[in-house]
Amino acid sequence: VSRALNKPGRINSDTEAKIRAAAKELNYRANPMARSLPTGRTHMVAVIVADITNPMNFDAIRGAEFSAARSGYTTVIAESQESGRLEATALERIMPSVDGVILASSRLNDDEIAALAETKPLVVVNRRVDGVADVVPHVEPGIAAAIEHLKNLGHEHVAFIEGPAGAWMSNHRWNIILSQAVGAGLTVVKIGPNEPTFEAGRNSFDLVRASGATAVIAYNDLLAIGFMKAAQANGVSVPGLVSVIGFDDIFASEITTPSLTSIKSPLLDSATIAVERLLATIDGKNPDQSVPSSLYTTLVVRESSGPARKG
Amino acid sequence: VSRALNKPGRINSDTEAKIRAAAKELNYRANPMARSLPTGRTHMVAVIVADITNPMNFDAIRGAEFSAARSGYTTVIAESQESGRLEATALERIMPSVDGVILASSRLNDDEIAALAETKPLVVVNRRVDGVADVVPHVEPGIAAAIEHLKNLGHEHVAFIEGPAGAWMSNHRWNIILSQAVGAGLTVVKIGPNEPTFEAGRNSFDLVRASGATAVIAYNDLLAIGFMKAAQANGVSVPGLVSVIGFDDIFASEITTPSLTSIKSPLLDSATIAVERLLATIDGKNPDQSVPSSLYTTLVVRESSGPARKG
DNA sequence: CTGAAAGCGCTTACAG
DNA sequence: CTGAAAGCGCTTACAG
Repeated sequence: VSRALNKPGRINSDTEAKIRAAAKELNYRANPMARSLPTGRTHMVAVIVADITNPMNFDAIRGAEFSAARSGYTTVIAESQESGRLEATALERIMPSVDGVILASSRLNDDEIAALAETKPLVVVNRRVDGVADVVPHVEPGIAAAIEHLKNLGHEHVAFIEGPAGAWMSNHRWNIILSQAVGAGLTVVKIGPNEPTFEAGRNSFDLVRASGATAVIAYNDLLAIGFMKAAQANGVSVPGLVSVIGFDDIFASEITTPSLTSIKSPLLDSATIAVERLLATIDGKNPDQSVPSSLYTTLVVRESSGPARKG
Repeated sequence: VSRALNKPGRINSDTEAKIRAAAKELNYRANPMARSLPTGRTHMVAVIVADITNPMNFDAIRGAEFSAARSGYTTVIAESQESGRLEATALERIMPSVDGVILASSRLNDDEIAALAETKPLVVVNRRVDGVADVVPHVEPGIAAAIEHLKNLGHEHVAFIEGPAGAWMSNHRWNIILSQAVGAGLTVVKIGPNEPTFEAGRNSFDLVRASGATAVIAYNDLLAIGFMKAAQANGVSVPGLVSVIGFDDIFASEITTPSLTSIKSPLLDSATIAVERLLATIDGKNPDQSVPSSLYTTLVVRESSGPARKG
């Protein structure tokens, strides 16, 4: 029976047909738990994010879930609540139940991640860890466009509101902004670290103002929006006195006033590809490790960026 | 060994201690799949939402996840993408792996839900289905406050932008708005059905304007914000010409301009309680079915509601 | 092609 | 209190 249902063609087709008919009539469903005992496969993958409610993570969750479901895998999502300890606890609980894990926004350090990757197939998204599979979109194009945009608007001094101390992607973005801004003849400073939240963006206002920057790029849109709201609350008009650019292009960026210029990152595709590679690894294949050229950032210009105030 | 680890005190304590020490040293973890075969328990619960990325569902997901984790259960989240068919497919796949399910925002009809509930422990949140356990907060207090608020501001005609056709909660809110508005001497009309989205809110603008209402209450905040943005785009000032009130008090409501007045619903607590009841049912208990008095809605007044335009 | 059997890693009566 | 055994529902070599 097992052969009939699982290896179509491997047995007499009459027999197979009869078995299938009976199975259908009885509405038979294989018990996934029983199945996983002899095979060692659970057909589940874990997706770890720092915060389920942070729009930054939506597309990662969606892409992973979609991609997994398409292959018959079910996704379990765990949240680290921005805490490495909670993340470890959650992982401890979930690891034995899954065939592999996607780290979409992890608070673990590189060593912990590398150790985890020894245990089970694992791929990190938006981060690079030595010896661990990753999917990281090309961030240069979007940043280049943003820097050029600001330069064309007459800006000379820009501030980067960075993300959490441990966030690889925040550093990555900063490094590229730094080299491109300098290359374009702009001055640039980094302000932070900050939690990747609206509140933290608001709190960054004073330091950003103190820096004298006329344009800010934030590690993510929530930080950018928080900063923008603080600016408005302090009578500093956006983009009149300061231009603001975020990262990720979350939904909220469209509905703020002014709407937010943002560097959009292909999180959905990144997560989709990450899961595909994860499943390939689980199946014992050796997936391509290069970054698809389709994965690149783009600048979405809206109302929060404008000409630098003269003089 | 099994007894030593799982039924503390049931065996000689020396033996138990030795076994525990050895287990710790070997870093032993029971295989959850193997465990579930003889017991029939998977220690997983499913949470079904229509849309993971709709802020409406955040607190439901969080509350459920938190509550489940506290009891050692892992949560698997499935998304129906606003489609009953996809929801059925997802459920089909996940049902055999979980001990119970929370329906946080389901697109299934009552009969389908009742049938599902025959299969496994199930509790619905924010909806009432005959014969099925539910958790529905008291929606009257928040609506009463909203109606009074509008009446005090001089409004006489209000429109309700309703949610999806099948959404029990949308009807529930409408029924209460209807009776309370009429009770307060206001006229009230219902406009819809609409998807529970920003876009749908925007699209509702023409019909709402046609109705002549000077105040609108929307089924959720996204609809309210969409309507507000369409109003502004059409030169209709909020709250100058029309007041807008949403439901749920999502994060985005604070950052729009003007910020959105909203009727806050205790989704986090509702989901927490739902999971507690679900787990009790799984454990063969008969949980309390009454609605805790702590579960009630409240009005959060912000900038989108103001005096009715005179004359 | 197709039976019959062993085994996956646990739990839980059942004896002793 | 504690061995030894059966059984949970599958899959997969192994014979025939």
